[in-house]
Amino acid sequence: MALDTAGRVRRAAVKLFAAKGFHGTGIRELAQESGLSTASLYHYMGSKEDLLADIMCDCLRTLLDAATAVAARVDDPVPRVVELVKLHVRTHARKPKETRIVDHEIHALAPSARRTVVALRDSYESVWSEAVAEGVRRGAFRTNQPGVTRIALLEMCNGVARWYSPRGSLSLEDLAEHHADVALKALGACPHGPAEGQSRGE
Amino acid sequence: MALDTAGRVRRAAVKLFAAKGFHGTGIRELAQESGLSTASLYHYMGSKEDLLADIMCDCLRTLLDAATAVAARVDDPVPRVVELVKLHVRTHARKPKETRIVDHEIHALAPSARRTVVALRDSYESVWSEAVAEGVRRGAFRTNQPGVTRIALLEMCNGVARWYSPRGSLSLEDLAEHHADVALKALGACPHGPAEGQSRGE
Amino acid sequence: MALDTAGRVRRAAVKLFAAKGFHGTGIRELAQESGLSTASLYHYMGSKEDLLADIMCDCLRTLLDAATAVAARVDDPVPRVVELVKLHVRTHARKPKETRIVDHEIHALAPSARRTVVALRDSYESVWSEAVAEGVRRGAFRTNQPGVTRIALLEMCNGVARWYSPRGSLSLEDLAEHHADVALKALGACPHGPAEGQSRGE
Amino acid sequence: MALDTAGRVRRAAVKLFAAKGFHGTGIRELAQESGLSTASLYHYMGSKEDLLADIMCDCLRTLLDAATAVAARVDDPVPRVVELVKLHVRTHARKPKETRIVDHEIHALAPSARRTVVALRDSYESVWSEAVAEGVRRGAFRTNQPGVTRIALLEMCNGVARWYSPRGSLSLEDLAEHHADVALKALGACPHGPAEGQSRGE
DNA sequence: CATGAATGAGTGTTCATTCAT
DNA sequence: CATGAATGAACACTCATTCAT
Repeated sequence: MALDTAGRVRRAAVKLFAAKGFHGTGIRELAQESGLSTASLYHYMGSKEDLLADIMCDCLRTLLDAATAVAARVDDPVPRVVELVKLHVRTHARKPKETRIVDHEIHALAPSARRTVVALRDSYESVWSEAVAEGVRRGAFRTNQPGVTRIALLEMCNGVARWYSPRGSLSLEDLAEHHADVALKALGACPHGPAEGQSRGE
Repeated sequence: MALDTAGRVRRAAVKLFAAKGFHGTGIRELAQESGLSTASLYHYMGSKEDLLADIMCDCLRTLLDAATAVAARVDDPVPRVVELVKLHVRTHARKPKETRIVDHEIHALAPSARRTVVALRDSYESVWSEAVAEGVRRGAFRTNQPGVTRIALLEMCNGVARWYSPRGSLSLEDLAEHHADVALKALGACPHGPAEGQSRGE
Repeated sequence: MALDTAGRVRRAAVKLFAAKGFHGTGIRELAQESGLSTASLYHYMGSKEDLLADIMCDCLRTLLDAATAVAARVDDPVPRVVELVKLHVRTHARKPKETRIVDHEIHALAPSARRTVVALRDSYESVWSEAVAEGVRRGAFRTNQPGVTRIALLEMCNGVARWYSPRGSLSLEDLAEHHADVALKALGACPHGPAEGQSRGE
Repeated sequence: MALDTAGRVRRAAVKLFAAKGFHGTGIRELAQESGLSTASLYHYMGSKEDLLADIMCDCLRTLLDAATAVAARVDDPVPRVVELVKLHVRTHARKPKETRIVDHEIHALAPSARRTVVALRDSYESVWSEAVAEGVRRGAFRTNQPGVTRIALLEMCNGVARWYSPRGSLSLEDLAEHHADVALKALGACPHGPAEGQSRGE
């Protein structure tokens, strides 16, 4: 049925855009991978660029929604950051192609679509910023460069999409925990029992 | 003179490949940015792809040579990793366009050129691996996932090329030190006075 | 009901073919202007070209029938030409889109449809030729180039469809009379009291 | 040489646009008729539409220049109109394809190019208007609808491009004179000895 | 050195039309 | 009746590259 075909187009685009880049992917390849003619492709997408924008927005919106839910559910900054890191890592490990597209193909968007995508990304990152800032405020984190640390950690976690393979020996959960661990260290928190011990120290 | 013109071509390519991607850059743009005709362009490059491969190889070879020199000069794993991280961060901050090209455009190379570039990158990363392994061997680092940590740190430092601006308030040296700090924390070493001090602490 | 829809399609086609030309009008535009899907369009027309041919034939047949009636009703060549000119001008002023299509889009028809349309147009023009020839025969007109004059007058009157607007200050009837006037002058007849004076002269 | 090739492209475009319309002509046909590949075509034109605009502007500018020269040279309105009509008719008889393109393809231009072409056409027509108005002012013409007459005459003369063939029995000079004759009659002037005789009649 | 001219192959997209539902 | 889905062919145009001058 229709949804199925639309899904096939989407999956083909995700696969090819991630593998060869947006500009490196022709619509004839896209059509072949989808099992359609190039003309039929245009029943399921506005334009090649619309397709790209859709993929990026969907991916970012899902991530943003999940992060917002985490921030609403977890008050304590330390477990909140832990959850945010794990969410980010899991998403990048499970959807490496989508997330790589988000990270690598923003330059391929025309200004208006780019603004939308960047706004979504900024919203998402502000959930991180807020968590870090709250941790600093409550004395749970000790870092004199919270902004730099936040962006450095984000880049580290983005990298997961570029190298992690579920076929390797490392389980996804171990991967997520490892990154959460590094994040807490980078932010100057003790991994298991942080806020308490640190607030005492001050 | 000739060298000058060749340099202009190289600089134009670096600028455009970084900004719009290899496939997103046409040779007409390249020619315009270089101030040449498209035909003249071909006096200074083999093909568009050769130009890309040259840029990537030069960048990686410079980095590899510097890293090799660091490894030869610094024996102690802790300062060696510190130096490697700083080198990596400085290079990515000073040459963000070249390093972004290295990180993002490997898929645009044909298999044979890709093999060369990947080999260079692997050589470079093995300098890191060796430093981390040596630190673990000597008890300077405590991490049960040295490989994961290494690649996570590399991704974090690569990210510098994507966001750092020398026009911001953060100095390049502070940036480098901050990342070195995080690296040592992630590897389970105390930043300034590492192996010894930490083993005593337990 | 069906007739209504068919009418909407016809009106849409007339509007668009006149405004943008046959080849400049896509069936998607046609469908949108008709308020139908492109597929539904094909219930009300054979093909895009059939639709064009229908429009042209209907317009020409109406004109031919009216002209034939005029010729049958009015014997005297001078008032006959006057009536023919007025008919032509009125038709082009009232149906500027249809008549412009007839005048401009013959090249878009395939040979067989073109033959039909050209035959209709020739039949119509022969009513004019006959009236002019009769006037010359009876001494009502003085022109040594009756054929050229006839075609020049036709072109002049066709032009009405290209510039006349009922929203202007000139009434349709004044317009028709003005053109009839010019026609009689061009044919060498006195506008009001021609045949008599001239027949006396011979 | 280059000019030759550019000329071949121009001539091919004129031929095809006149015969099949702008939208009815593909660039592949254009290339074939020019004896070039479609890619080479783009060395000699900006875009298909630019080519159209160039053709129209060149044609109109030539006509405008000639008409301006006539107006400057001939003061008396009667011979001035005669010369203008003859110029118009000769141009339309000798360059029927170019003039038909000017008359039929304005709708194919994008707004900005259309404005340019329409401005040229208006300039040209204002030379006619001025001549007619001057004749009316000096009492050389008697018409209570000078504007309508002017446009009707223009349309009549435009028509020449649609039907006149130099292979017919009518010479170009006779054709021009015939139309000038009709024009004077339509404007209410005596063909050979106008202003004087008529002013006496009043 | 430098470039105007040239091109085969390819770009993303739209065309008019059909047909199963 | 009406239409969503589908398509082969064509659309205008650009690609990276070559070569004679």
